[in-house]
Amino acid sequence: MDKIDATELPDGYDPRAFDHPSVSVDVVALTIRDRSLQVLLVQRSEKPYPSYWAIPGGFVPMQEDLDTAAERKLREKTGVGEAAPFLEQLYTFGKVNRDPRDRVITVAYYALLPAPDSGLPNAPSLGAPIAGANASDAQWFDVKELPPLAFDHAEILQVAITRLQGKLGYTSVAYALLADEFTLTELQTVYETILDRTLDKRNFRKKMLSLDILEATGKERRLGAHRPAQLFRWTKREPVFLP
Amino acid sequence: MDKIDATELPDGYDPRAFDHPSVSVDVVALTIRDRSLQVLLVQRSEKPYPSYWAIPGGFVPMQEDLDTAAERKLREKTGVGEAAPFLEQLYTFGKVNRDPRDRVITVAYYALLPAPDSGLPNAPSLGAPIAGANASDAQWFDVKELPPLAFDHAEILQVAITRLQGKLGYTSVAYALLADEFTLTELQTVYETILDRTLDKRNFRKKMLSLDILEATGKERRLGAHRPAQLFRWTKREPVFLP
DNA sequence: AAAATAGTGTCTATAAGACATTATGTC
DNA sequence: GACATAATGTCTTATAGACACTATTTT
Repeated sequence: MDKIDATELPDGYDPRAFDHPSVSVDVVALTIRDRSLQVLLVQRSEKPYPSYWAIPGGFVPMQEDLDTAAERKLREKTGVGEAAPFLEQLYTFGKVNRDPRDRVITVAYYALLPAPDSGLPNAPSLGAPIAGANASDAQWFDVKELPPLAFDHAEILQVAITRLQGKLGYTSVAYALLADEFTLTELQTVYETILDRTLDKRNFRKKMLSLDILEATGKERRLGAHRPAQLFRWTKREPVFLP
Repeated sequence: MDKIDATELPDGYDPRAFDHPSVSVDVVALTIRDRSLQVLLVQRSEKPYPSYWAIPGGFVPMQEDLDTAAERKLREKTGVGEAAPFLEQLYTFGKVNRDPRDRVITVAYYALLPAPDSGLPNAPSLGAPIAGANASDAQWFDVKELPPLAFDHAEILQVAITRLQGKLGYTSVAYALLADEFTLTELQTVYETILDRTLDKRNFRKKMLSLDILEATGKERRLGAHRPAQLFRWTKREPVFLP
């Protein structure tokens, strides 16, 4: 690119006239499986932090929007279907030395994915994680049993979890972690797993059903030697602010 | 900077090997004056958007943390004293064409400043806004009476206001918009101005005094031909989550 | 005493939380 | 009928909101 007239630039800087930081996006992909909150990590094959696990990410190309870059990364690493996943910007991490080699500012996103196929009817198909160029492996981890993470990725993950815990309280984000149809017990499990505490079943159901965000499908799920559960769906498949 | 070995870089990119975006910080500085929420804007003297008003900002130098860059910008533009101002990251705006010349990703922050000197005792001294290199003027504007803004700055400002409105509901951020000592009426004015609606005086006081975030100083403020008001201070000068 | 702002209490409605038993299906 | 999960209601306490008058100071 040609150097351009510095006087045309805001506040007297010519962004091409001197070195400036690189920008990456990192995507914290979360899902719930087996009553645990799981995060998708990739194992690094290169320095720095070789063999460490890391949140998947990559540099932002000149001609790609931030949001688009994050969504592309997410799709590259997960077999997430064509439906629009829940993907939201989290925070931008920009300490000078967060990458030991170079100045890299990373815009972190977090994604919520429905629980991968558990053999249940209605379970969404979430493909296996996909290792990439400089990642030798990709794998889901219980956030309570993490390996050491590269860079400041432990901090990024913690911010994502805290954000999710907060949002659960005043929005219907939980929709993104469930299949289209689900039982109230499954919904309660989502809340309990993320908040890391048990909830009273009667109060939970009373509350959820009073909010006009769920509707019964009329169908039920029969699984074992016990009473079948009603299946519900969301009235809106998008996050909604709750009263 | 020397080109470095691409294999040392995450996910196979060498950030120096190709053009990449510039990064700026923009700081939405807000204060309350005369029952209006005011934002600090600078008038551009250069293209693009010459003579348009804009949120103050600048490029992030290689050797400066994001937070530090934002705080420096804030101090450059305002006469904010040595005390730590409320300054928090807001959101990162990264659409490819948000700057017509070049790819600029901006990390937006918002700052809350105590009301500038109104002649009252205890009023903090907030110096006059300071125009900078490529800004011919700097001025506080009522957010309800804005001139056309450069770039996507109207959107950035709207995100800041929405964030502030939300935070007011579940934290004690209001502390940052008042002097050390203040009356309950002043505090109520902060809430009413930001939320853009009136609140019931009795309910407001009852709520605030029940939260254990305020303490009476014992002093009072006498201003006109009417009963003087008690002065309060915050028990903690930092944002606190409310029940 | 007029003017102006500070300061106060009750009642109602709604929401949150504690708590235990019955219902319905499979095997 | 044994087993396993689904489903349900009451009471208590805390919170939010509507609502109007008295208190204190200066001029």
